[in-house]
Amino acid sequence: MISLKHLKIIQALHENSTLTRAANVLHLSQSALSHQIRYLEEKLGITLWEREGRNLRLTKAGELLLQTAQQLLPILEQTEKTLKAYAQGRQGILRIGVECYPCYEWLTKVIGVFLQKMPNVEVEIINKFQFSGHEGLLNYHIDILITPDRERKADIHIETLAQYNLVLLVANEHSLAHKTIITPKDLTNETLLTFPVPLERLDILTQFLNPAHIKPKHIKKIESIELMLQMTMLERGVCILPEWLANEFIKKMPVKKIQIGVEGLSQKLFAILRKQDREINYIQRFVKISKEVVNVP
Amino acid sequence: MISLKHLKIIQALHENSTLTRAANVLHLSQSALSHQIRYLEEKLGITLWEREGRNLRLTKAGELLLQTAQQLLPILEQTEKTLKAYAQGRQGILRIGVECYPCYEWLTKVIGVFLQKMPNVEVEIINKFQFSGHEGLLNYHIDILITPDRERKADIHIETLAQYNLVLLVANEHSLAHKTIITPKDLTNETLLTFPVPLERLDILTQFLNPAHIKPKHIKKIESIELMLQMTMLERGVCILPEWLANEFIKKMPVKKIQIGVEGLSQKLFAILRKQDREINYIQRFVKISKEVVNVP
DNA sequence: ACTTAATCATGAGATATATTCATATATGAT
DNA sequence: ATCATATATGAATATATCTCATGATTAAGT
Repeated sequence: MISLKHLKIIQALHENSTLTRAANVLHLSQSALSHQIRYLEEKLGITLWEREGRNLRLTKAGELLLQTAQQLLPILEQTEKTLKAYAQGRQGILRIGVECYPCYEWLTKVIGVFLQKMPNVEVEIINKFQFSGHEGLLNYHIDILITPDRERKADIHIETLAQYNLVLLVANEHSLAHKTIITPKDLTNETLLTFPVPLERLDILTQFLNPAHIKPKHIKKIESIELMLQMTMLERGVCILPEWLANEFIKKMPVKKIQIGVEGLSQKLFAILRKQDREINYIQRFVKISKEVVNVP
Repeated sequence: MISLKHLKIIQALHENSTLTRAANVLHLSQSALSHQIRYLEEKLGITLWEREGRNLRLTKAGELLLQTAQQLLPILEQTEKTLKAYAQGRQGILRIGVECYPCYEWLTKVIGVFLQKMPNVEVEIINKFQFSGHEGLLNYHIDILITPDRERKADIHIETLAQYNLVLLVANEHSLAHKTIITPKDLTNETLLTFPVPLERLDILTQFLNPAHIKPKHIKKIESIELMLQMTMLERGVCILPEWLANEFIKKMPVKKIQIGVEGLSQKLFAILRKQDREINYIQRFVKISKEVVNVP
């Protein structure tokens, strides 16, 4: 009766608003979708969409079906991907979600070694989430989440992957450049360049500046790390990076790293996974390899 | 590519061992199934079954698909049932799992009032579980579990429905009949009639006899509550029942209830549900009505 | 009010997919 | 070797699904 095709249609219709657009996305004719939803409504004996002018709006029953679709389709998709990976002689497919910019940089450093050591596992990296990374994990959109946020929730398993210091990067000519350690006060008149994430997720604020009740003059959000470094170099601001990442830029650009506070500002990266996946061979190996490879000073 | 039909086939095949029998269950010809699994294997480019003589055995890939089927099909089935209920003008369908004999008796007492007060909700009662009731809940085989076991797990919500004393029932002529309170020692030479559940789930043992390091002479498992009462009456043993249930039998049979221990032996019944279902109107009403109706002394 | 562009709906015919029937092939037990 | 019981397969049939062409409805612009 209800088939996966119907679930896909209801989902596509929800995401694309109109039958016509949904049909395009699904590579079908508008007519086909129209027939299908009519068939489904007829079979179920219930209206799933209210016709509102030239729009369709889901009824309560339709919402239920949509919810089911959103629950089932990602699971099936993962299974299909894994089977496809099997078919190619691989062990499976590992979808890694990254939830922060350093995570992404870190992953690019690890991934080479990883792919080499595990040629039998296909890897997919996902950094856009419909909701949160944690939701994505539980809804089977990803299998592993790399994040600095240690979420203690049920049915998930947490592994610590790395711990390192965050450092301040400034241009060599910058007035702070002679310092070896900065205090919160030093940043009062600085423009802080950050990645575009909510402020409460910036450790430099929550762990360092906020406790001292100090705000930087400006906080400027920048998408790309290269651009951020350019602006730092040109003294348009200062930025905070993991030390291992900072070390690379110091080599090739006129910038200097400075320790943050007397104790340093440390950050951890965690790998979060579904508890039931702990036993999966390639997931265990991913965690193991990750810990070994990332030997960040 | 993979369709629900395939998932149903793989599941039926697993449950019925042979293609032929699975085909019967699905009301299809053996040929149809054979074609379908061939098609699926061809499309996926991977063997799902090993042909072992005249049996089929799932490969690792097949196991994965089976697992997916077992995860998805119950969810879809529940959605279909709910939609069907909607179609009949009902609010939904509520599948109640009962995990103990008193639970079942209790439910039969409540269900009348419940159906009357909620004519718009269809009810289904399930007392056989593939695994545990808790699993059944998380796998969408049931929506509410009635149980005396308070399981504190993630993503489930617990409501206390009732609290009452367990009492000992003996024949009027029984040597213990004159007592108002029994001690563990009193049961040393008795045959204890119980429902067929694992011993560790019997409160009379775990809460009363075990702590005193006393065992009854025999423990005899009996399926039906009527038979249990018959045997009690004929002095073939004694049994433990909820007081509210015992009260009914006392009225019509020559049996007597006796308090267990100085403090009495109390038991609670809980309703367990998935957290995300808490808001559903008819589930809230079920819990509310249950608490009101069951006014067990 | 008329026009236009965009939407969904529908019927008929074409295509694709699934099922059955009849039969072949393979296996294990006796 | 024979028989009972499996699965596999090819061809014919039945069913389901899609597209095409077109109609009907609606919202917005003139």
